Amino acid sequence: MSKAPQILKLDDFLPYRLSVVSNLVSRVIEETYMEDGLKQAEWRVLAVVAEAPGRTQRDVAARTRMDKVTVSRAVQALSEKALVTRAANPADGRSQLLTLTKTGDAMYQRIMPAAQAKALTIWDRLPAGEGDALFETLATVEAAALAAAKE
Amino acid sequence: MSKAPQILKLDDFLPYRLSVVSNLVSRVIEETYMEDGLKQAEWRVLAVVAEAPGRTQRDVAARTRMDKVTVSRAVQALSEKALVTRAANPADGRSQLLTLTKTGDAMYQRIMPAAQAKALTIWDRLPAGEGDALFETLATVEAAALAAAKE
DNA sequence: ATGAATAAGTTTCAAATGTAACCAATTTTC
DNA sequence: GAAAATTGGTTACATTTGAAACTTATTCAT
Repeated sequence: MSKAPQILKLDDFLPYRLSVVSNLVSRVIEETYMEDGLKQAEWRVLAVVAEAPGRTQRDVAARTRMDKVTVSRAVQALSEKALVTRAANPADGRSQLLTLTKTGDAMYQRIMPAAQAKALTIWDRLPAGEGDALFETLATVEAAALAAAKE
Repeated sequence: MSKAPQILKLDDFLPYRLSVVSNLVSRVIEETYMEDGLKQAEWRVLAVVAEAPGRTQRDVAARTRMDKVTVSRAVQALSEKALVTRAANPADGRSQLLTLTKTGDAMYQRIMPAAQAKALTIWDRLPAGEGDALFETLATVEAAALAAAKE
């Protein structure tokens, strides 16, 4: 005999709960890079390029699941702020290879630890192991959602 | 000499992972109510009012953590579509008591199970118990974030 | 090779969102 | 019990967002 409540409450609705908690956590941590005049999208591009310089916008979009328009605009903004540079891509004339400038890298080196520290103020309030478990579950859910999407 | 990656990768960054997975899951399930011409905010208001009729917009906003402007607009839309009604609040002349119309309730009764079914296509791909664990962890993270926010 | 189809990135436009200013009703305070 | 402060809700505005159209470069088929 399994539980079978016909109508769930909103609180038991997966996408709702994910969204609420995600927004909340974002808001707490955003201030870290907002102070430096970075928007969320810009911050993500910065981080991904820092991770692996030489990526194209296409790569960044795929990696972060951001829209390509969003990425385009973020790169433009970062470029204007002289935080990333775009070099011609010898392999493909349509795209450019992204790298951080010295300033960009410095900013990344400064912000990421700060954001991390802020994230830790949440992390530290979780029971031992729960944080790690969450990451694993999120990965599983991600895979499950991807599979469910294409069915 | 142990590896010491002072700088985390974006994938290990809690708000980022939450946001990516949350958006993904939302997108998969949204179509359920999008087909009925409901936006996310409207859908949430509908669900919360269905849960407990007689709530005010203030209540709904608090309950869902939505912005009060968002709630205001959603209620307006739902009201125009004749899915909710606003009755005068005897206790406070500024606010109104929200209830579902017959049509609104019918829509809720139809959509919620459908959305749930869609959510199940994800749920069913998770290892046993993992889904429940996720909900618990989300609650914990929520509390932790709230605590961290006001420190 | 050469034209058709596809892909990277940008631009445009319309819709969605949030912030701040605002109005009206309520509560507080003296 | 009136003025001040607060609160529920709406409006206006500025920003953000994504979808679709567009441009240029690349790949595919023949």
